[in-house]
Amino acid sequence: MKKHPTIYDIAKKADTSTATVSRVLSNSDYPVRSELREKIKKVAKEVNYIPNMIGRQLKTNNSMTIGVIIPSITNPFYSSIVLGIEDIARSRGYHVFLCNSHRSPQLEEEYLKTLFEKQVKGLIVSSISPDKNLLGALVQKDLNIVAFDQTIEGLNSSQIHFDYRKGGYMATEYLIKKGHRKIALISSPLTRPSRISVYKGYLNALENYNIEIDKSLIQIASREYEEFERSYEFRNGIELTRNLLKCSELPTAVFVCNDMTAFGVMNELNKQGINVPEQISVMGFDNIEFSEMITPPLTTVQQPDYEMGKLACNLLLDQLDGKIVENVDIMLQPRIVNRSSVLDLESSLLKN
Amino acid sequence: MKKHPTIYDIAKKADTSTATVSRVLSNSDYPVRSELREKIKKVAKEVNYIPNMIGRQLKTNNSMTIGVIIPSITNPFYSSIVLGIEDIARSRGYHVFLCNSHRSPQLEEEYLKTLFEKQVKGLIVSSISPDKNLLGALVQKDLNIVAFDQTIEGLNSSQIHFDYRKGGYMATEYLIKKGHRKIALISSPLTRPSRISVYKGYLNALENYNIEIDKSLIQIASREYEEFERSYEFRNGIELTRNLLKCSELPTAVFVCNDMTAFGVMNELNKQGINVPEQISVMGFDNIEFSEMITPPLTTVQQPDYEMGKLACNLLLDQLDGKIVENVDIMLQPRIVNRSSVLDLESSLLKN
DNA sequence: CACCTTTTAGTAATCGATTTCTATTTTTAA
DNA sequence: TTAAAAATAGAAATCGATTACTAAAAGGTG
Repeated sequence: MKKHPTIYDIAKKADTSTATVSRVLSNSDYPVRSELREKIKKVAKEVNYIPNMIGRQLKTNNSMTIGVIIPSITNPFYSSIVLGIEDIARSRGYHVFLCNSHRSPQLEEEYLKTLFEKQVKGLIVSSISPDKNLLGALVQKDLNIVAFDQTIEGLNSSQIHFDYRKGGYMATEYLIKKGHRKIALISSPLTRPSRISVYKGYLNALENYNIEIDKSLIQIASREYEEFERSYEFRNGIELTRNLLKCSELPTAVFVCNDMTAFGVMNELNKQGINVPEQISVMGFDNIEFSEMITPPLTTVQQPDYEMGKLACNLLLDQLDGKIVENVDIMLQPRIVNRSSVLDLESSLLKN
Repeated sequence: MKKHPTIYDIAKKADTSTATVSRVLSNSDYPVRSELREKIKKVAKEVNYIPNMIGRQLKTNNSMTIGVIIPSITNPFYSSIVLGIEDIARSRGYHVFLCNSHRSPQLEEEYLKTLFEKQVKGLIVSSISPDKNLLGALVQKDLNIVAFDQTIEGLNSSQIHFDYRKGGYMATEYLIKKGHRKIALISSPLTRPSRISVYKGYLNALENYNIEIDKSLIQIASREYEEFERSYEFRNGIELTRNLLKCSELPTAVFVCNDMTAFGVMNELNKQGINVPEQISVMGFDNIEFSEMITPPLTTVQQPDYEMGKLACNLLLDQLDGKIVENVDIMLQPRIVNRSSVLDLESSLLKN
């Protein structure tokens, strides 16, 4: 275990005090004779000095560090968000502790606790825990929190919402306007507010256009996500599609609650020899990076993941820097991304 | 700015000293009367004490933190690795600083410096910088480093290699054994040792099976990756496929240097009405999570990303914990993942 | 020139823990 | 019964920085 030079070593070598060394090396505007200033810098460079931020942190009580808690970094939606967060954090001098909760409330709580111990100044969280007490307690303790992805009722923090209901509505309306009437829904379990909202949007749109709701066309996963399970959404899509195809009358379109699941749907349809979009149209939700890469490229609802990450981080750091005092609630709007997985029944009818 | 209770507050309340409080609360095996021990614990719970790790770190010089530097977390190969790293780190009590270098040597250097300032105990790095001096200097300064993905010549650290040459060889050989003779290669620029190795593997296999090398079938990107650019590989695949298709005679198979690029290749082939694998077979490299999700599912070479992350982290922490003293070099072996994007010319010939 | 202000730099306290000493008290062994 | 060993706990030093305070020197003003 080697010992690194400290400001004490530099002070000794430059024949001055630690106070002055600190002033010079931490770019304080406290006046120091330029001659001495240069001498200290020279010595610092000579001994290859690298400041120990732990020492500084203890005194200044500013770790310049934030924590990010997400379900899993391998989900491209979250990895884009994390990239956005990290890009902003770096540009503003902050570092990021990354935490994958694997959708486990226990893990999430453990992380919350250790992040707090490590003196993070702020938190960006996609919370899964039904128990908001811990998160609330942290807010009490003067920890700035920005919640995203999942709305947390009654939490005194800034939140970034996405209009999931509207997204679900727009997606369904889009299919309706393309002439579809038999529109199936494939969804992950309705265990989260966001998913329930998407589902509601689907129902609202059907109602609004006077289309009868056919329960046999609605496939919602019952199997819960297992911690540490990978490719859950994809397999879900496959499974639910199989179920759906068992119903006698095929739908002309399927609205899938997220793109990863939509990949599973398309995979299974393809396996069963059903063409997308000729026989069944597929509409996704999220617009992850891969959605444009598959064949056919997926028509979907855009959730601005990378931008959301940047927004969340800027918001948090603005609060930390005191630029914003009040909590902020931001509602992001969905946008349809038009690609090739949805067939326009109207125009294809005209051709015939 | 609220002030949190410290061991000093607890000592006062429990009518004892900070030394004893510290002994009790940090689970030291220093003997403390069980009566007093309980009293301290009770008081700590009462005031809702949460230890300040910065204070501990300063004294013990152990941050229980490691840094991870990768090009970009949105690349599924790296996100899987990071997940593996983080899962192990957490289970062993460590936290992870995540850093996206965006393949910028400047950013990488900046991160290296700030991570060191933040007193990380170890580093897991996929280095991009051609200048190994800084990394080397950090090794000098008693920082444990595990390098992966990119071999770093002459760096005194543990390294996790992947046998890229063999992977390239196996992929090409696989295509040859399926009866292919006109095998194209599509690759990102040969600016990294790993890519050069894959390329060599391709050439070696052709030579070994006495197949003449046709330069018109070899498409290597000239355009460099731009920092912060997204979906680079995908677009590269599209572009290079267009170039390839300009050569008069179509190949029967394409070997693509990574799966993301292969997605671009398949996308462009599809757009041009060329069926995969009936008209052209596509072989990938990496086996990212999405490779099984596209149509047709991609036959590819497995790089064990998640396992690699776990391995790298366990290796690093074993070194930090003193379980391993010597540097370790691990060479991971490629494995062919057989899916549906490659046609067996032999057996399909038999059918005709 | 005397007084006040500004500049400059060092001393020492401080942040919140851990840990080395030192000093009791209790237990064990002879 | 007494000396040595073990158990117990507090005082104070320490980790590496920052910063409040103090103080000397330099500069300005009437």
